[in-house]
Amino acid sequence: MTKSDDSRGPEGYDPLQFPAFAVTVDVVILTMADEMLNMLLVRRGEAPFEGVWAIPGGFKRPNETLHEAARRELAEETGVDVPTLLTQFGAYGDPGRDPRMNVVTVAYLAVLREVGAVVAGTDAADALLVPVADVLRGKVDLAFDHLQIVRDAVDRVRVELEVTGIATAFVGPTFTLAELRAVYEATWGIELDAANFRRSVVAEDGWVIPTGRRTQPGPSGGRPAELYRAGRAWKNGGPIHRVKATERK
Amino acid sequence: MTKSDDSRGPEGYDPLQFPAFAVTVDVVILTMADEMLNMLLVRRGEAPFEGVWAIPGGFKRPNETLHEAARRELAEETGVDVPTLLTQFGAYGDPGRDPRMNVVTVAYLAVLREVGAVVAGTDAADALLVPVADVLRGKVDLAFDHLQIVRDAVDRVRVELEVTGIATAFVGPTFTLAELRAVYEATWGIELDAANFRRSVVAEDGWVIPTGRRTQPGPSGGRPAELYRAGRAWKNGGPIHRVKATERK
DNA sequence: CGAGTTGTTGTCGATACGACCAGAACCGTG
DNA sequence: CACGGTTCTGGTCGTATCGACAACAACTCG
Repeated sequence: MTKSDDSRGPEGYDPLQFPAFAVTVDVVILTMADEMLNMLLVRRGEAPFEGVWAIPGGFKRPNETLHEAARRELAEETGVDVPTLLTQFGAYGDPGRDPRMNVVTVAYLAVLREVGAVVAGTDAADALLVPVADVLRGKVDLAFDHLQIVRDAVDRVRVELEVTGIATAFVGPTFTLAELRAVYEATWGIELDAANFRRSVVAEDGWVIPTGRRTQPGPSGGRPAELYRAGRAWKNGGPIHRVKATERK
Repeated sequence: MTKSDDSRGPEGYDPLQFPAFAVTVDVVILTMADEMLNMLLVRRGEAPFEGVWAIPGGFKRPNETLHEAARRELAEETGVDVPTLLTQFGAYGDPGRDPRMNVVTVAYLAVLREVGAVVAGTDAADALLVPVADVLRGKVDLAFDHLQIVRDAVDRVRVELEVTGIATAFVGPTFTLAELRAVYEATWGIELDAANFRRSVVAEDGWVIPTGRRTQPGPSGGRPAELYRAGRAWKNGGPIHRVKATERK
């Protein structure tokens, strides 16, 4: 708001005769699958862009907050009502981004542990779990300016991964360090030394908490890994920091 | 937008009968003054919150982008039309945040080199350059939810300072390393060793470029400092990184 | 010309971190 | 049961970084 008196806008502008906008909330839903960063898309059922893939979203209602609207849209789309993470990361309001009317959308980033069941429950033709890399590479056409929104979301999650405790949001309530490491590797597109990763993570007191239990090894054998659960979120940045481009030999 | 067909909202909802919102753009204008982080406030000239200090802002127009709206508001308020930095950092849409109507505001962060002249040009009663710390401490009452917006802006600038090349946006086109260091010290509320700071900054090739010229020392004497100008913005984060809480002895 | 002030260079020690190797714990199969 | 394959965990080592601090340089003012 904040209409200061010397910025009244067009001549004779009456603050109560404001230009009307539709406000929507779009949610980029990320999850790990096949060791890759994946995202959820839905097929639009109506014009414009009917039949085109898009990010889930919808109109904000007057009596709910933006965050509540995002949570509602997420729940309607996936059935998940307590996401492990839901962060606002941008607003988009270019004129003409929606051919019908003036729409400003507020974009949220959601991180889920599991969406497989969700997608299975929906009509397969209307929901799609696709690697983020494919979307960025343009293998899937998206409605509106959603490609830009996805790009911004990925940028955001990469930073968030370094600055906050977002990594544990991707894995289950109990997890191995290899799973956690895979989150970093997939998101940043790098490889991390398993031994060094372990040291960095367990060194930070309370970042991960050993449960004492261990996994049963996979079909290919190997030493069973210890199971951890997430500790309290980290204070000044996560324990793992990105490195420029140390190509392993 | 992105109205997916299974998230239609209220019963019998017609997508074209969307709930109408006013969309505004608010700009948190930051600058350095007296070795402190300062911000610009304006006094509201009309209800609600008439006479209360607030962040500059105003309605978005249908045919401009959000960024253009922010730039326009900034120019109307300060006369500066090419800010050294203007970044969107949040959207606020809680119901009731504006008692009159449903308003969603998109908040921008602007960094300027100089606002002294700007404030002097305005009616002193209507514009105020105040230390950010005072605002956060509650010494100035702000309209709407602007205190929260300011808090978020400060959080953002602190992160931005570490991740991007934002520091040079605070100083003039040519500056001494002491001035640049003061930006970090004021924003993070810490002290940095001048010698180490210099090394870190000049080590990064192209981060600052020596002009060969030097300042004339202040009234208290001292060796004159070299003058630098900003190089290209940095790729993977600025050269200076925050440290937990190393209280100097 | 000294005292005071500020900017620049030098050095040193601690720490963090990446690379790499060795061992431990499990699998399958012969 | 031995053995190779696989995965996880712990150890070592060298380097790069960075903070602390001392020394020196360049200037003003009295």
